[in-house]
Amino acid sequence: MELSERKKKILRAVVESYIQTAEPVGSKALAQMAGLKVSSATIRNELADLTELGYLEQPHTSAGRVPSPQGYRLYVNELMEEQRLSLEETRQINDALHLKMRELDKVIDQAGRMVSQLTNYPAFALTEGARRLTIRRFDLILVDSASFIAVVMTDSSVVKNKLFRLPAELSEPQLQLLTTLLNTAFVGKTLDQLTPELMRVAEHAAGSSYGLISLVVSFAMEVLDGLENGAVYTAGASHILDHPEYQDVGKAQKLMSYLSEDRSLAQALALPALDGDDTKILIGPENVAEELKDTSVVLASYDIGDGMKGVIGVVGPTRMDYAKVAAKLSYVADGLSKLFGQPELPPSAPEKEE
Amino acid sequence: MELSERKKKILRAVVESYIQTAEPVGSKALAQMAGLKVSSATIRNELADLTELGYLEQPHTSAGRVPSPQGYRLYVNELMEEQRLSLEETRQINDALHLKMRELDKVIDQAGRMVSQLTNYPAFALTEGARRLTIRRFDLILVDSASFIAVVMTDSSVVKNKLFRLPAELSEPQLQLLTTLLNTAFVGKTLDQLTPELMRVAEHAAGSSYGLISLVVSFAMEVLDGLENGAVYTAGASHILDHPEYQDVGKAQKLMSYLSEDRSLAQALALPALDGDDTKILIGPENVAEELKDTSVVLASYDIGDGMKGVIGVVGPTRMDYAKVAAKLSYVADGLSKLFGQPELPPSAPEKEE
DNA sequence: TTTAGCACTCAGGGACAATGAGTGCTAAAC
DNA sequence: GTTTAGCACTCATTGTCCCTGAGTGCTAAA
Repeated sequence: MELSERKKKILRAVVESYIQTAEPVGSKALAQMAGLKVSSATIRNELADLTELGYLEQPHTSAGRVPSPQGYRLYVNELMEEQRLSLEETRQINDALHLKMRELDKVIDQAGRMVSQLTNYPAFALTEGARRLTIRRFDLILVDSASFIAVVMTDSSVVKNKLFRLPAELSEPQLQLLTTLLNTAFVGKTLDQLTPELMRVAEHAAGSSYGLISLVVSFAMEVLDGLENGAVYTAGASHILDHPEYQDVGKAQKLMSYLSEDRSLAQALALPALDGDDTKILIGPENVAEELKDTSVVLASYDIGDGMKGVIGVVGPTRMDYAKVAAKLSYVADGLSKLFGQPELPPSAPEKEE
Repeated sequence: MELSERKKKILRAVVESYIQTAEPVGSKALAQMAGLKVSSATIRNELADLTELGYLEQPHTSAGRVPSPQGYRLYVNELMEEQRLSLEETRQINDALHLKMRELDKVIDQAGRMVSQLTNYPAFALTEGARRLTIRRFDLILVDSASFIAVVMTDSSVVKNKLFRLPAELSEPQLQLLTTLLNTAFVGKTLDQLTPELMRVAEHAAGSSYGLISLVVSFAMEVLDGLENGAVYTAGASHILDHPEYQDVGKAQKLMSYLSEDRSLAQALALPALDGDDTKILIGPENVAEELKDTSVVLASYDIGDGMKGVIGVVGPTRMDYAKVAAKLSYVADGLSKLFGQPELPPSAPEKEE
């Protein structure tokens, strides 16, 4: 059954007032506020209906009304107006995105922090675990006679390096040999294919190289493993305490410690994020995770390139300014997608310092 | 004036009881507890003395005693027994340290998290900003015709890389040329010496290379800059809420938001950390930062190599189990020092999977 | 269908007394 | 001189009672 226009108007007023004040809304306040020219008594009747239909709740008999999850859902689906970001805000976001070193994890971490700061809610950023990644290339760079850097590159152009120090001399030709060996034997392989046997064979072919092959390949495996499991960055957990629903330390603590366990968050959110379109809002009990049953989560997904995806989002009380948060998140997500897709800089304009 | 043996014994009992229970300690409880065969009345007299001398405080007339910062100080300096870690604990720490990729910042971040988990207090790990770092070497690795990886290595064997995508073709010889150019012109230079002029000159020598030199050098500058400023990693801020002194949400929030501003923490702690020996304990008002006046900080420093140093520490209420925390911290710090000093693995024992 | 009026409910807050842990002091005992 | 028992005193904490006021639901008139 469709709600009457007036009921919708009232529901919207309740939600928006409650979002602002965190106080139950009474009929009298609504009568003045909402652009309706009816008395508080009329509103009371409507409120009673809305409560019966499950859109509103009453903390106790003599209190005003508070939106139920179902009420928020209706608000988000139909009543909410899209929020535009101010120029100031978009500028701030753009600046922040372009600032730092463009290393995959750094950028994503950074984006999470930014979102948290922007919205005043705890935020997280995660990369979907990519499946079946392979190694694309090895490079070994001699540093001095007893150490070298291994650079490993995988699909999605992820590059990682590590410095190896050895208790023995190492010559440039030896390193060359190792490099070609690594590249012929291990490039294009997935994580499972990097078996101990394969490593032993290669090791043997390389002659007495102090088990260097194993070392470097183990490192490569770590890298692949890390990427396949996805990464989770959380930021701004302390913002929880900003909001009156978490004045109760016990509650706050529960949520916080949930947020700081990376694994759980990733799992809880992987599913809803996968299908959805651009942004997604999960209200209270719509969350799968028990710990999030009375919080809301807003998600936006972005493209990393090569088919990899990521998600950024915020967590907060169900009383959340969904319109604003969703707008900000989706703007940041778009920014990230562009950032990862884009070449370094236009060739025509070499940089000038000022 | 030196305290009598008995007074010390009583003070110690008060501190240790209070550390455990967070409740003011009364004379009766002490009479039973401390290995003293005197009545509660005697203890009361002693308590009165200790209070007068400033080692104890009374929240209100009809309450027990609580150690003052000065009392904690005496306890830490003279009364505290060194705590030994259990085998289990040392194993846990060692495992964790050796687990992950050995990238400078990853390890340090990881160490911070571990400490926080180990002690149940918020922890931080920071690297002292190294002065006058120089670039030791550049390498450029071609990925495909329109992208390459730049690997920059600095003093202290820090290695960073970044992927550059270009909207134009690039050949292996071109890249070779660039590499030698970068290495001849910029190696051994400090951050200040990487001036725009120098970049322009080099750019010119390279011919029309799309401003690639600037790009790569800018990246190198970012790296140097990052290292010189030092980095701060905080972890486990949510542990604050575990402790009864932060049941007051306002207090908890203040401390938390202080902890999440990286800069301030680094500054507040840089000074005391610089001189000190191995571990250092700052009790309540001994902290310089206003926000930390009623918290304590325990610090331990470690060597990164090449003269660079770092600090790990925890923050908590003045009622903190100093003995345990100090022991754990110093163990982890030692572990880190060893880790950074050590070669990759003994040459005789190539790794085996199991 | 809307509105005015009225009785009813109930959380929040202030006043007040009871409780009890812990103190300081004094005077006796060692 | 030190230790101890005894006792009056202090004061945070807890629970009870009551009042207040915001907000409701219902009824009857407009």
